[in-house]
Amino acid sequence: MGAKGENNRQRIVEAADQLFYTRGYNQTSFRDISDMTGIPRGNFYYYFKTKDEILNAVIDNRLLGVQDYLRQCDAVSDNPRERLLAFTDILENNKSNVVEFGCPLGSLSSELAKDDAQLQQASVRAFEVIRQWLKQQFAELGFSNADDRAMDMLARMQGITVMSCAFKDMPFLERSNAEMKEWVNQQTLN
Amino acid sequence: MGAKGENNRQRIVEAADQLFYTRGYNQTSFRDISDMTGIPRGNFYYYFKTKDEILNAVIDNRLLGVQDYLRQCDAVSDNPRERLLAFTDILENNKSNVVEFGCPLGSLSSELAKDDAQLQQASVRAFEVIRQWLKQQFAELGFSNADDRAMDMLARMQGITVMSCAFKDMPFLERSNAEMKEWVNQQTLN
DNA sequence: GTCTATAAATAGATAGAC
DNA sequence: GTCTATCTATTTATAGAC
Repeated sequence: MGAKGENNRQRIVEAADQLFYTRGYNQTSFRDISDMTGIPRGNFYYYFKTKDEILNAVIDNRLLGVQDYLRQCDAVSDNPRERLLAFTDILENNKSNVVEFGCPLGSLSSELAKDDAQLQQASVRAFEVIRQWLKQQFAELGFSNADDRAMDMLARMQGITVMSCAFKDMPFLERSNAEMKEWVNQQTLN
Repeated sequence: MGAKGENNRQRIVEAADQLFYTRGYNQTSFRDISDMTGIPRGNFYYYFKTKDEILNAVIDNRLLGVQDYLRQCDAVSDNPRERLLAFTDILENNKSNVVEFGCPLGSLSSELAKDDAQLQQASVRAFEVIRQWLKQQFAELGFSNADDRAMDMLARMQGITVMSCAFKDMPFLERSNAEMKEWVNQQTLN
């Protein structure tokens, strides 16, 4: 837990986070992480016993990022509908990366589904946090099926991501995201 | 093009097709394909110069499967709405594999997006065929924005797939697919 | 804590006998 | 067309000096 050590550890995690996103977990080697950080491969094993442990640290790092983003959305407004709209901005604000590499959470979950059930389960924790947050917003809007709405919204965003990435179609992403915002605005009890 | 050769070639392609789906392209080795087919690794290079060529053959094989499925949907009814409903059955009919491994086309495209732009583009050809077919159905329903509807439906199915696979949530897949069928039934010009 | 050297396993790919 | 043996490069991981 020394200061210097934590610094190097965090640099490894952040480089791995980016590489796992842009190249995929299985296609990222220790050499890649070493090249990006300048830290020799052998040193990695002082902080992580296995590559899986690096992945778990990356998953934790992404979870922190998600929680931070949700806090920013919470700070936007007292109105849950406004907070939901703020959340959807994540697609628009990252559209260039989304079209090129997909969703960091969705593509990792899809990759690990073919690899290791336990690692996939860990990677889905960030989705669970978002799902819980979305559910809270829909509940505040008065919906009794708030969890279903949360899943619907997550699925909608993942669908937009997968198809805009497959077809490299940014206009589709922009149109679909705008339509999703309309949908959010229509979420009202009659 | 000899009969025996084509037989072995097709066995390699079909084993690779299944392995690329359940383990991913990068995580499937020649040894895996050899173990599944009983054909020695060295023989692979008589039919395919590189692993990429096997992938291209798998992509072609999947495209044939898609075209065959769309022909079955065409045969269902003269009513384009009925044909669209028949198409959505693909999720329900494969729900066990979908929850475990995702969509063969979507997960491959997502994997190759991080690997090789050219291979990804090839893998998306099957999506393009489906998109064109869906567009045709919506056009017959009288929609001028038929291509947008086609993309919306593809995205919706991919979103259902990614999230039901992430959460291993078959009830969500079933509910979402039922709601998509309602949506299809509501696709009418006013 | 940091780094070099290297082990052990596996990958894709090749050469050549049959 | 089929198969065995092998090459070369790369991978995760370890040992041990500093």
